[in-house]
Amino acid sequence: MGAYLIAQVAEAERFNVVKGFLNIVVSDVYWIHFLREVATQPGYGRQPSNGKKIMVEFSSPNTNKPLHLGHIRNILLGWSTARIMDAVGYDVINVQVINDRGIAICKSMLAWQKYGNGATPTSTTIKPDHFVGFYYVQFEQYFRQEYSDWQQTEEAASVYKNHAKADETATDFFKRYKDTYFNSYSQLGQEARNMLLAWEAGDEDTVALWRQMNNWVYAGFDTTYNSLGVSFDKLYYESDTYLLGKEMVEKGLASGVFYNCEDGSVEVDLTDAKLDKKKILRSDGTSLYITQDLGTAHQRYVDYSIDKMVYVVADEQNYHFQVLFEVLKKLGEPYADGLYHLSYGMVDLPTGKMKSREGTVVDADDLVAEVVEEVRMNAQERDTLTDLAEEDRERIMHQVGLAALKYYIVKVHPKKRMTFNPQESVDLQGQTGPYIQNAYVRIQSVLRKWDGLSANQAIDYTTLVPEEKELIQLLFAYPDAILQAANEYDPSTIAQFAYSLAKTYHKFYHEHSILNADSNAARDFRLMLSQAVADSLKSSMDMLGIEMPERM
RNA sequence: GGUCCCGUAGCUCAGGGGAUAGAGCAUCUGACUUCUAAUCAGACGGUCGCACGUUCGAAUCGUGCCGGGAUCACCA
Repeated sequence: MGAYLIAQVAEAERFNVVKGFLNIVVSDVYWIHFLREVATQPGYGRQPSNGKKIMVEFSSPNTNKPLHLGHIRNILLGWSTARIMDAVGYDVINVQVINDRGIAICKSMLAWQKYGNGATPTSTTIKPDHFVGFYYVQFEQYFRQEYSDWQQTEEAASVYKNHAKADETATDFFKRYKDTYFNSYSQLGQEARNMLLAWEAGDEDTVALWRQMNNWVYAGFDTTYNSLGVSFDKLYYESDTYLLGKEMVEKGLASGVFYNCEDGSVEVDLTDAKLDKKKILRSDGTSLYITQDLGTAHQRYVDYSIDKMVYVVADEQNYHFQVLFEVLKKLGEPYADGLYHLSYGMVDLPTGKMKSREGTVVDADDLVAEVVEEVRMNAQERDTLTDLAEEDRERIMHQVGLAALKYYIVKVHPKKRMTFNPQESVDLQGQTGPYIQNAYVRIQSVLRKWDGLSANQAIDYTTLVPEEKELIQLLFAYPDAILQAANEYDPSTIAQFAYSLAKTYHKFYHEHSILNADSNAARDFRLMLSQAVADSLKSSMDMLGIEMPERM
């Protein structure tokens, strides 16, 4: 076979047989030709439009507190999945669901009303989403105080006596009993629930307060999204969608997919799909989480006639999405086969789980500030940016800092639970975002220094050094890497690719001179190669939502 | 208990039927009068959780265990 291929195929140069493997060596001429094609092709690696629409839902925060590290993983996965889908030809619509209603925001509202004394983000110069989050924490603190006071009362003593398990300590019991206390005895709980009822009844003052608090939060979110470089095409508000889904229930009942229970609730039987029975509507006729999601899915199809939809949601909701997708399939929704739950693992800290109640949550804005600060300190030890204007320097430090943070998170396979080590996240060396940026910056620096004629003699270059060949082979593999990332909904594939390309370039750069190459042919060829590598580095990092500075 | 995800070097992670299992960090050694050293080269580091099976061939596929996590509401 080897001999035949060498004789018949021009690109096959020679072969060898090792341990039962037939290796065909492809000629340098083939790779050089290939590079020339790549170099002259704008948007190399991307696929042409496939005429299909895909919606990507990500972030989807609650409006009672600022974004945190968990949201950052979600946002980065969502954004880069959207960019990847765009690269393989989809028309992409980015959306988020704003969970702007419910008991949580009422807690913030109530605390602000009771303890705020009319303070505003402006009067306190606190970032508005943090301002609202502060009152959420305030609520929890006052509630905890109220609860611990209550535990000293005779009422509490009798509750403990009647409801505690055998040999359960008072401490353990009251820890477990907290939610019941909130709903049954708590004064603050009562007030918060009254507020929710008033909101649902459309009470003017309550709605006005609600709108005020939410607008503060949105202003804060905008700042954070902006600094992360992400944006959305459409926002769905839960306050608009939480009553949706009734039509879907009607449809399901009419088609026999759903059935009524004796108490008036509606159910679906998914045991044939290895799932369980699931309530779709309460006995009082009101909606559930799943009802809402059914309605929202349908609404999105009405809005955009999408072919596919990706939900970027943490893996704790795997079961919910299995159920949701199965129900949509049974209902015969036209997009039902294009649904995907991009399920990702939780982010842990080296000290353990993040828990908002215990105050171990890493705030998104703090994180961005810290990583940029790390870059600033690092930059002070160099003098590469000193000749730049303040504004440009700041922009670059922000780009480098965010590259470190984003790459650190997105390089990990989504399904894996990950440990976020704050020290490692600000690393600027090794397998990091800045390392990849640095390869790009080196290329830009060379290209800037090259003031020769554009007409090049690269065509006379005929024999590749190993690093050149390796770079071209990586470029060759790039389109497949993108397709794989899209098929598997896995941005980490792109992150790994970009690192390989940067690493190989750094090695090439170190071993071989470009502008002082042995011949004009080699010089021009390497300039062309460098440009092609820079283009692919930039476009792959763009798919991860990471910007490339021209200098650093 | 049922279902799903994860387990690879001290740590963080790639690789998901094919050759001698790879990176980074950490530790140690070298390389800047030379296109930016946020770089490069080298050393050290492995029972791919365990067992059985499928296969010419298993980190990779199957089954069963072990360990970690999630989930099984008329909450969201």
